[in-house]
Amino acid sequence: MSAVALIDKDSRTQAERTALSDARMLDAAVELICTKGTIKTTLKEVGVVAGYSRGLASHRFGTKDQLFTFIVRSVGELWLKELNLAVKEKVGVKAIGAAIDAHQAFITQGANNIRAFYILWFNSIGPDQGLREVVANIHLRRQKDVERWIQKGVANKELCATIDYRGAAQNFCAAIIGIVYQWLADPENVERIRELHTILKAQTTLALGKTY
Amino acid sequence: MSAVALIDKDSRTQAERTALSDARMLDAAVELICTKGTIKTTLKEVGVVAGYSRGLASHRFGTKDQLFTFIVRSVGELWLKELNLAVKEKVGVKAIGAAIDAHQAFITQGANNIRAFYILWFNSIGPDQGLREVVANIHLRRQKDVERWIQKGVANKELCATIDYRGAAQNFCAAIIGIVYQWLADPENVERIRELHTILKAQTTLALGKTY
DNA sequence: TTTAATATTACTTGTTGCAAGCAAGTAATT
DNA sequence: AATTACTTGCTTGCAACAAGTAATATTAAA
Repeated sequence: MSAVALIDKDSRTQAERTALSDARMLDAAVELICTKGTIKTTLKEVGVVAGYSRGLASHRFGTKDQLFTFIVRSVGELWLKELNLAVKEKVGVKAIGAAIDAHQAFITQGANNIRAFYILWFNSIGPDQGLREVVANIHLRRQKDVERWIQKGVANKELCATIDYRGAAQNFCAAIIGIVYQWLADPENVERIRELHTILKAQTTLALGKTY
Repeated sequence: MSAVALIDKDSRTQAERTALSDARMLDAAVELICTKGTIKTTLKEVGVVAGYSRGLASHRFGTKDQLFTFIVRSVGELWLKELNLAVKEKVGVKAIGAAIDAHQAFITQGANNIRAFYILWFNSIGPDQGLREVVANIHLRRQKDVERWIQKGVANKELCATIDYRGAAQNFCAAIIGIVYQWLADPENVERIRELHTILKAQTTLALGKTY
């Protein structure tokens, strides 16, 4: 689970040193965000909890915002990859179905980094952070992915050509965000989350005019 | 628009004094949240921008979190009232349709306090704030409202009795949050927001098994 | 090849500035 | 005179940056 999985040894290359401290600080930050929230998470504590000095997180990432950006980037990339793996060559309704299943599995598995990822996601809303830009970007990539799946379904003659694929994708991504919100607001209720995913699948299937 | 709409006079009751400073600070806070974001909004500046000393906001609200709670409470109550006004005696699908229309109008009218309200809403996610509790409460009240509308529609024989009203309400509220997210992420695209509301209306109508 | 000197990169410690939060004060209303 | 509204002074703690120390890399002579 943890990104820190290097065997002990008494000398490392510089690259290994930074990779290790990066990973340790990422772990520490995720932990702190999940337990104390973004506001009470301090760069100082991230460094110390990771086993370094109070100043390292500050030195490495510059600002809190940039640390958060680093986390969202890391977890975000991971997630987009896993998603593509789940969807593979599927298109149209099947692609979306697979994506929904993957998303459900992803969030209900309860890993801290995913929780931290989405906490940061929601916290990024607002005019200040540079984080906002990164999240907006991931959000957009998601939408484009969904658009592509639908378009390919159309090319495949599987879906009707008159579909508003952009609108459908936007609606789908909005729905996902809504579900994630419900999950963060009440993480215990796994059954509800599963249901919301199921409903979304049914609705999307219906909207695309094909039973799955 | 602004909550500050009192005529000048050179003496006020204590109640008026606090009401005025509260209103002015609320305005200032909303302004600051919309322009600088929650992180860079300082209690100090809220007081100063409102025309008072650097310490007043701190003194009145105690902490930043409590100031934010105050804002969410104020705007939240306002919104729930407006919603009930829009829905009135309607039940079932008509109630939900009216609520969606009201929500669309509410957010697309572009008032700063609504924007700040939802920025705070999303920022409340995470383990730290006391704000979280307040938002969760409003979210729940929304859901209960929707549940009631559906239940009354059932009592009315307008809707089928087998409906999972709780699931439907949860799904509806999740969808609203998703739409709000899209709006905050890209506020310019009013047309998209309108569309998302329209789609949601169609989907909910469909899910409740009745054409509007 | 070893190894010693130098350069580069990783990390730590010292310092400044600023806001939160609280206490003790002053000014306004009752 | 007493209460309530607001201000000013002060402490603490973090962010952010600068200047330091410690680790790894590079090189060059033996």
